[in-house]
Amino acid sequence: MRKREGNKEEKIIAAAVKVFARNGFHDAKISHIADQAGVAHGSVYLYFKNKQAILLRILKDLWQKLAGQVETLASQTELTPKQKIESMLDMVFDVFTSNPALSKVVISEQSRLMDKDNQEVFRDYYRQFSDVSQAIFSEGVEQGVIHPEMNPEIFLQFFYGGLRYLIHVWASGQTERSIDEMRQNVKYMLQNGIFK
Amino acid sequence: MRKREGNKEEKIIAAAVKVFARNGFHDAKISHIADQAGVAHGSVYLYFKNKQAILLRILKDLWQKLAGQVETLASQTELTPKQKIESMLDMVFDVFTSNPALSKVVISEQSRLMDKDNQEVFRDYYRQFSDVSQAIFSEGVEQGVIHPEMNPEIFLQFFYGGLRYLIHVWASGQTERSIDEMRQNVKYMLQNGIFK
Amino acid sequence: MRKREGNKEEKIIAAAVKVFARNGFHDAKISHIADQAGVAHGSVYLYFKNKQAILLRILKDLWQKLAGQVETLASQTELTPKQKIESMLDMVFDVFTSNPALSKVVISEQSRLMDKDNQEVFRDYYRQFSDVSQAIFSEGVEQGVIHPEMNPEIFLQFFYGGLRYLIHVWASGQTERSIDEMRQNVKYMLQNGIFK
Amino acid sequence: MRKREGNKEEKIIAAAVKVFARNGFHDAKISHIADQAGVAHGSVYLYFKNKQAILLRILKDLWQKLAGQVETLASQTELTPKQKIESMLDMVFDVFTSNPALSKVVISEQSRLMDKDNQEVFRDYYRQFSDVSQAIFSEGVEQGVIHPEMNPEIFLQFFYGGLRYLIHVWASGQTERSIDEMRQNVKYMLQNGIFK
DNA sequence: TATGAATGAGGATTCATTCAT
DNA sequence: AATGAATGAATCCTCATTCAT
Repeated sequence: MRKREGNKEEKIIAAAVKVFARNGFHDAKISHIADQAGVAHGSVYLYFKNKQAILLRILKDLWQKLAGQVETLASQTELTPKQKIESMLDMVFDVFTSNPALSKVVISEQSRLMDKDNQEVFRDYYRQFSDVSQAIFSEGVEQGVIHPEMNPEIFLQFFYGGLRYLIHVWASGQTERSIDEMRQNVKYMLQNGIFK
Repeated sequence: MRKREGNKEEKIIAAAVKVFARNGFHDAKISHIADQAGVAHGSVYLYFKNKQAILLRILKDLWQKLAGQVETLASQTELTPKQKIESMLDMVFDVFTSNPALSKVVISEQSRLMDKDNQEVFRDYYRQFSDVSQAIFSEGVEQGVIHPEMNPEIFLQFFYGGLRYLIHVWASGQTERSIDEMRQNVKYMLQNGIFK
Repeated sequence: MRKREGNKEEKIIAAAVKVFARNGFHDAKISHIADQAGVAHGSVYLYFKNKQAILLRILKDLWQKLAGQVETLASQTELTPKQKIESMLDMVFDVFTSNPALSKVVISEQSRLMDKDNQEVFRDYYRQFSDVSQAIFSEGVEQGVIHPEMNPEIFLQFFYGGLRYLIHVWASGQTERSIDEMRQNVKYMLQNGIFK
Repeated sequence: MRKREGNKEEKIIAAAVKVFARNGFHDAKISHIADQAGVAHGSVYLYFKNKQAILLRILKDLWQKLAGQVETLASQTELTPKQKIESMLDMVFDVFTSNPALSKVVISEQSRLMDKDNQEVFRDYYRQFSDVSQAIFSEGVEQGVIHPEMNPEIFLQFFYGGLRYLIHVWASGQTERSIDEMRQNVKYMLQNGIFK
């Protein structure tokens, strides 16, 4: 038999991230993804049931990774809540900025999928990520280092939505600001608010 | 594509917002929009060049309105920068929460369009909205009421991204939090940061 | 609006009979059917859900017609059972020989459909045709003009299978025999058997 | 496409009969046939040129066998024509009822192939079977034991078509009648016709 | 001989858009 | 202005067949 040549699956995923980022899910053609991955388009279907399965897999991999990282972070007893939150911010920045195309896919495609189908696996990981993040925040409230007026759920969604958008703007080349400036500004704001 | 007294045109726009919000742009069928609007599907093309033109129009109307409102706000010399910023927040909240379907369309569809085509009119209004918002912020920095460490562009994108996401989560029924809680929390955070 | 031009539905059905007869259902391309019918291939889907629906419709029309005819025949009280059976034979001959392509479709495609899907409407008409035919036969047995050793169900299936095949051979041009010879021979055999 | 000791080849043929009978030729997947046969799907192509070659081979084997049997029968000088015809009937019944799946394949797939391609080997055997059968019949006519009004070709096609269909109905489980009842009824009809 | 990964031709179907009325 | 019948471009996906091992 023919040997499995390297990691076609990974190649297809990487290609799909690029093509989804460039054209959006619906305008991404399987044939483009296959070309980009250097495989025949029929081969895509050896690894994925259909086009949507590729997108779902991309999101699953992402949130599984982030859920794992935030879980690890949460269990670091030597860190203060504040340190944890700042690390969380760094973590999200790092993951998305290390793969700008991926961040574009997430912001452009995830919200529709969240609405549509409650069954998808990536939601579980996304949920896990959210829950653990909130737990970190709640810990901070309990220990009296975070203003108790802030609701953890609201804060995290705001925070996550803001980050996502910032990174998306950066990944799309719509700004002159650097990632580091963004990172510093967000941290500063968390510390001080914006008003003197 | 002829114009008329505008009644049908408005119906089509309103119908499209609903259908785009429910199914996403690509899965929205012209026939569904026409049904929802109570017109023949051929009639849609009397008012709009094609399907994308409807979406573009929806976004243009939105940003034109918001740009106008923020412009008015900016010129209110009797308000302090802080009051202006809080009013801006209220303004965005009010517009989106008064039409949840519209907010879902914006978050799900706008980012792809921003990438694709620099020619579209809605971008100009969006840009105007951004510029004026930043000007308000800069004014605050100049008058010494906002920490000068904060970059206006970054702040506004973060702020706007966070708001958008918060409202989208609310519009999709993914949270128990109320809009008012969200509004209070965001204002509180702008004032104090999150850390004591 | 554009007026419905004539009877596209009938044109498509007639075209499909030809193409199914020539190539078989699976090798029949929708585009060929559409060409043959003189319509755009997309138009086929205005009238039929999918390719199989066309085949099902063809069979339904056929058996509905035959069921109606045999029903009428059965109720003709002035005819003897023998006359009815001979008329039934003529009826089947006439229907199939008036549309040879149709008879090829029936023999080539119906058996697979009978296996596959019990829900299809054409089966009901086929069943009705069978039941009424058997009733005519049973009447003959009761009145003592048909040998009681013959089981109505078996006879009719044999008889119908034989006819079908004869007509198919004729429709495919595989024989020199004429339809009339066939008709005479079958009638003769029903009367006398084959052995002296 | 190499040959070997024939074990796998037979397995593939047997598997194909089952799968063709269950799904029909076009819906039968090579991979299902290979699974059913317990070989890798690539191996099928060591024994057969392509999917159609398997079907052709099945039909060839069948008609070769039946042609051989009817040839043997024809040469039995100690039998009367009537005995020969009844034996022929038994022969056909026995072959098909010993392999119901095969009989389904024949009735569902053969007619299309007969139309399509005159080159195929199975046709030669089928033709031989028909010719010899007709010869037996003609012998009966010559010897004055069969009504001379009956045309041998027509009779045999009718007869064969009727048998085929009867067996198919039985093989598909569409009747309560037993094979033996069918056999008796057909013999009775050949002897007496149906009318008193 | 045997395997099963890889290929890519091929076609059913959808639906935005057009256009005759 | 309005309608909806008609069109046909466009693409996902299947699966028979090939071929490297």
